[in-house]
Amino acid sequence: MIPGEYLKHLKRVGVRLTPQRQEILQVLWERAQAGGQPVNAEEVMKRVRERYPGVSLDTVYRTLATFTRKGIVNELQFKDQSRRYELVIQGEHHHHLVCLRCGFVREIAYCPEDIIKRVRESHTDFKIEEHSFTIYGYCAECRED
Amino acid sequence: MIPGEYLKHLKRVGVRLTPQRQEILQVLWERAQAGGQPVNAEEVMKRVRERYPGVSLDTVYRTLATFTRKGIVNELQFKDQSRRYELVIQGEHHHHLVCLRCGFVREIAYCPEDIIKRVRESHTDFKIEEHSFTIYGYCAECRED
DNA sequence: CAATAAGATAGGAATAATTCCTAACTAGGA
DNA sequence: TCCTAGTTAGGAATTATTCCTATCTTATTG
Repeated sequence: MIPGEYLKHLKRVGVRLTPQRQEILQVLWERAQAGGQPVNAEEVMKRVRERYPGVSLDTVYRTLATFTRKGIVNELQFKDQSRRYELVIQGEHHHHLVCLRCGFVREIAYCPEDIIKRVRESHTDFKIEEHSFTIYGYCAECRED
Repeated sequence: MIPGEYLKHLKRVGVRLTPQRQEILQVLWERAQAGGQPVNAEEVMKRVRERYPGVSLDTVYRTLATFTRKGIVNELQFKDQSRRYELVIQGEHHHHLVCLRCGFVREIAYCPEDIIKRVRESHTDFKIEEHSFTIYGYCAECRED
């Protein structure tokens, strides 16, 4: 079951709780529980359709965008051109290690906060909103050597 | 004129110097001189066609990919979905500050090398190849307040 | 300096990812 | 229960990139 905190939050920020949205949230939550591998819209749609066969890809994209704006989902953009999404775990923050061959993602606990702080101080005319830090390479299964 | 170092390098690594490639390189070079704002393939094609009207978009993409593989071009992927490219300046390394509204890019001299080092040491099974670090926000012209 | 083979090109078709459009539906407040 | 602003399905449209293939060219070799 989806933790009520997410539903409560969505309610609070004025997002209607349709069955589609709840199921998408459920899928993201299960993903997070199962290791946190980010998902793309296509995969979310497949999972959601297991229970709501009619759900359209457009709805998935719209919902993921809404969730991202409301701060409960992170939209990730790696070099492979497709967007992936992950549920935001309350107050948690991390970055990613991505395999260039198989696309597998691992989380990195570190964040270059010091640099962001320095940039904020040196570029006062720029209003920083977010940042992304990703390390690419080859995982144990994909590296050749 | 394109600095010979690039041509020499391409020659050395076995890349044929066709007129198209030289013109694409020229366009990237002029861009770097004019402030270093990264370009997408479409823009490169437009510039190249001013002198070589027949050049196809496919050639531009292929050439940019080749240059990237050979290390003289950086392929950037921001949140706006389109790839942008910039000429690599000998031994120089930087990251980016990107406006979420107008897309304007500024360079950041700092790099989270310490974190990369730590990740390299803690994830020895992962072979690190590259990394990207981007800060998003609103530039002076696009911020509201 | 000409022959030639490996590699490159143009142009258009194909693919992939995402967004738009619109008529029909529904959550949730009154 | 009613009503309306917000949401949805489904398919069309758009955008970015890659593929295909017949033709051409670079750069090596004789």
